[in-house]
Amino acid sequence: MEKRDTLIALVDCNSFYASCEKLFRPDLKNRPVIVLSNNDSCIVAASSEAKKAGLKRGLPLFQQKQLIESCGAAVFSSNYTLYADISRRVIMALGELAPSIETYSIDEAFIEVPFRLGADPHKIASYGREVREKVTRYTGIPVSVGISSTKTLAKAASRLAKKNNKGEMEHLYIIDNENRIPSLKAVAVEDVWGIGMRYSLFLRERGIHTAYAFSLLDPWWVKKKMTLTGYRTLLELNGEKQVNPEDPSSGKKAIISSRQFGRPVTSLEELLEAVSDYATGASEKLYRQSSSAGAVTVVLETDRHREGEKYYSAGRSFLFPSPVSYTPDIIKASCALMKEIYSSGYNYKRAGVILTDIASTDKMQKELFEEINESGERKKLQQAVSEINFRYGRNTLSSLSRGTGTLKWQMRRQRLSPRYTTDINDFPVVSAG
DNA sequence: TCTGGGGTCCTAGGACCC
DNA sequence: TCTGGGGTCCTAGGACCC
Repeated sequence: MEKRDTLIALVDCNSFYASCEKLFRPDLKNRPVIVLSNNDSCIVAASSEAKKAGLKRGLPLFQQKQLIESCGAAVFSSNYTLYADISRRVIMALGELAPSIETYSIDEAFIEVPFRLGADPHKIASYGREVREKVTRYTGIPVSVGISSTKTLAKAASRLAKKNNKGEMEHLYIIDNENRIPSLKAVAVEDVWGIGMRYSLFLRERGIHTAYAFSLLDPWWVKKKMTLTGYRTLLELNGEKQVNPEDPSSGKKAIISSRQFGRPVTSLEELLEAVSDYATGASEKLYRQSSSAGAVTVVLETDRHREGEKYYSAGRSFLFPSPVSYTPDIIKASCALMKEIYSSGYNYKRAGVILTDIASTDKMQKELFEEINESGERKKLQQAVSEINFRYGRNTLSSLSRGTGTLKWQMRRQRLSPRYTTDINDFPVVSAG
């Protein structure tokens, strides 16, 4: 058996959100399907039929009304509860196929190709097919598989895999030493993982149009112009591993809760309601990962796309004397920050709460002179509220500062699909006989 | 009318210290 | 008149990802 380094496969769900919606709606099988961002404002996922019709990720909904109608696309608001559940099933299916998995995002995972396959291209290709077929069989979600020696090359391979839509190599692509150069010539520089819009414009201005041309640049020049990140990308394209696997035990370093409002908001009262709501959401996330936050930041901005109106954006942070996880503390600090950055006379479009300096609560230092009793009571209350909200739905119990009336600023989600898999009231009903 | 939300990493530059 | 330099820590902002 020929010796080789570990090979990495990137498994990428095709049009993930759209595929999830199709899963429970067989009538949509060959129809264009699109999924919208929060507030139903722009397209975040499009099925292959929708892409063919010209509907792309990132386009604002209001500009696509005609096209949507003419191609008969089904339109959904995003249903993250559903997608998160399907994602978990995909990861479980991969668990049976790979020695190690790194979940990269809701719809992608890097897996290690089993070492026993050696370097035999036929065996590796047949493993790729097995992964693709099993995931689809277990979950109903179609995936693409890209295999190579580094993560950046595996990403490039998966991009090429999406273009293969026939035969044995359907939705599968392997980059090895033999085909690396022609493969990278077929990948546009802006499609390289780690090279975004700014840098691809910069590179194209200098005559660099493909991943291959980029891979030939002087690494030190790239480091100077594109920071360490660009340098690592270059080395990865040349087959040198630079991007290390994440430590799976580490939790999030920041928790962000922010949203655009359903309509412009001007009053401080409504902003305080919104910020309390976001602070509650962020605190619950913090609680679920058993962590505490050392600081909270509140941000506020007007609509940057609105012509003829002055753009205003502000943010301010508060460092807690010692890390906190107690929701009311976080709400209180967030509201105080909002009062500081609020300026009247603007139409606000968005606000957010960001928790940072996050550390595991068990390892946390006890605050000096902390009153143990009070801390115990607080902990019990927090736990009870969190459990009730988990069981009976978000906001069953919540802080009064969130407001109890109709929350007029809340985002629009008018085309939400049912929670097929996570809410018993929404389970699909099957009749027999 | 109408352009998402949630993350990570890197760097420059200021503050502060000796 | 002369007006250091190196180290560390922190933060804001930029770039990227899905």
